[in-house]
Amino acid sequence: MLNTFAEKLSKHCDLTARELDSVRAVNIQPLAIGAGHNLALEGDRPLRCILVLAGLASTSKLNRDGNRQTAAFHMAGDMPDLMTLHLEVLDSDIRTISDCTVAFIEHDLLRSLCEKHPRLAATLWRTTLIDASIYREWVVNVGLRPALSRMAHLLCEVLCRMDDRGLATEQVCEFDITQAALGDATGLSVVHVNRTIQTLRKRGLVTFANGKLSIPDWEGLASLAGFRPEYLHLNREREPAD
Amino acid sequence: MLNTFAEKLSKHCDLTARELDSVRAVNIQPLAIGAGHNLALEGDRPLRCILVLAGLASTSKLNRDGNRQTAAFHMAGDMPDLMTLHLEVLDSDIRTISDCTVAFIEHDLLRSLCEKHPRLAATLWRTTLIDASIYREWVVNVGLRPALSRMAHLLCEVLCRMDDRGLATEQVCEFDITQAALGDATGLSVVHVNRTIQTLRKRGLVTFANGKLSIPDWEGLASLAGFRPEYLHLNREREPAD
DNA sequence: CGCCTGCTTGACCTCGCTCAAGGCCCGTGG
DNA sequence: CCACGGGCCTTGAGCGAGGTCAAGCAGGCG
Repeated sequence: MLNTFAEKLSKHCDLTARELDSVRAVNIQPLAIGAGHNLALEGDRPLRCILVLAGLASTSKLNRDGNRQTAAFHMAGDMPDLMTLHLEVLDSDIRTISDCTVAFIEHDLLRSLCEKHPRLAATLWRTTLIDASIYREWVVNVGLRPALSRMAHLLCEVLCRMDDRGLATEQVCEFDITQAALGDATGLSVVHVNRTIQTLRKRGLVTFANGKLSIPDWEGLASLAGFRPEYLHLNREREPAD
Repeated sequence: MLNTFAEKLSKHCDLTARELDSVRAVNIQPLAIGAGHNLALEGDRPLRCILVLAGLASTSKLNRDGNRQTAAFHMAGDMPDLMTLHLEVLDSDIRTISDCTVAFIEHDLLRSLCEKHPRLAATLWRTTLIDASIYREWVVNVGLRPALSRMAHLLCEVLCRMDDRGLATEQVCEFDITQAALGDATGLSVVHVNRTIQTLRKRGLVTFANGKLSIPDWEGLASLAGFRPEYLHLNREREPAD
């Protein structure tokens, strides 16, 4: 688990031995945080970045009238507020969805790593560009797709990304989330999330209970969702193993 | 107009004389392109980046069934596909909305600028982070806000960004867009876009005709929209002059 | 045991979509 | 000069996806 940072980076480009050493040398203090806690809040001016080591976190915003919209999920290896390296003020809340283990990396440290190793800086830049690509797809998801495909698309993305991180096996992955939180991510009401998931279940496309997501009919779900994984910019356009 | 690139960058950080010279030296060939044309398509592997010099462009995706969802607008000074510098395959369409003037800057050139001037690289990185922040807000916009506030929010953002670029005066700016394109950006049908805008007009919040957007009651519109400009990460949190 | 959180179900309602038609403006060609 | 056609905007009528409200249920924990 301690190597997640180095592992993630090396996924995105072939780091040299020197670069790898520099990254591995980063001192990481794992910290356990329960579900539903804030890791950072809109308006904060962080001096360090969050690195998710385990569990599920989210980027979201709260409305005047108390409604929340989630814009992204974060899993092991993600740095949800890496943008604060260059944007002083955080514009969203970063929250845990399930129980999480996280670590903090000081901006100063990241900046000096970036200076010393330009290719590493480019790699970090690239990860933020992939995040942006995912945001774009989420705009499409909530703007264009009806509830059923929307939920299907979300689940496809989750399994695909988990699989890429080695967090999925045989179309199954940990996905410990309440239906209310799924509502925040899809822009649907809890009631409708419930009915939507039931429909997906009845059609034999997903099973989803006890914090485990399973997609027995990947083709069916992906086709219903109109899911095309290119926007995830995974190195190999691998679909979850079958 | 030829200086737009340098101007944009210098907005984001104080470039040194040497850096400014390097950027100014970039050879830019302005190119006029009519409204509704593709500048780049999903799946492309561009070797150069687009720089918008004038007009309005968009990032959008097309559905299986021919519906389009726009995820961002781009105005003079923006580089809509800067992400292709680090992401090989383009994941969205880049299109002109109004008549545009654009230029192309080779990846090679940008990369060598970034190598020579790390602070310039950081500045470009920062602009992509702001784009990402805007995508996040758009997820909130289409996911959470009802039609009227949604449209209001979009118009607030446009005027605010235009103003930041010096493209607005007295709550008025060029915004040459069809109601159909507004529908693509908001996830609303053309018919409902029309009714929504009429309501905004009747309430005296906006006037919007002949490609000109005017917001006579900024406070009213911003409050209806729940618009808070922090997510735009403008240097000075200036609101359109009053 | 009782409460709290999260899931489920039913009934009703409404915001925004679809379909359809008409109007306005402008460019093109007879 | 007028006729025609094509974008684009506008308006009306009807409908449906998804929201709200309300109640009940199941499991975990103090």
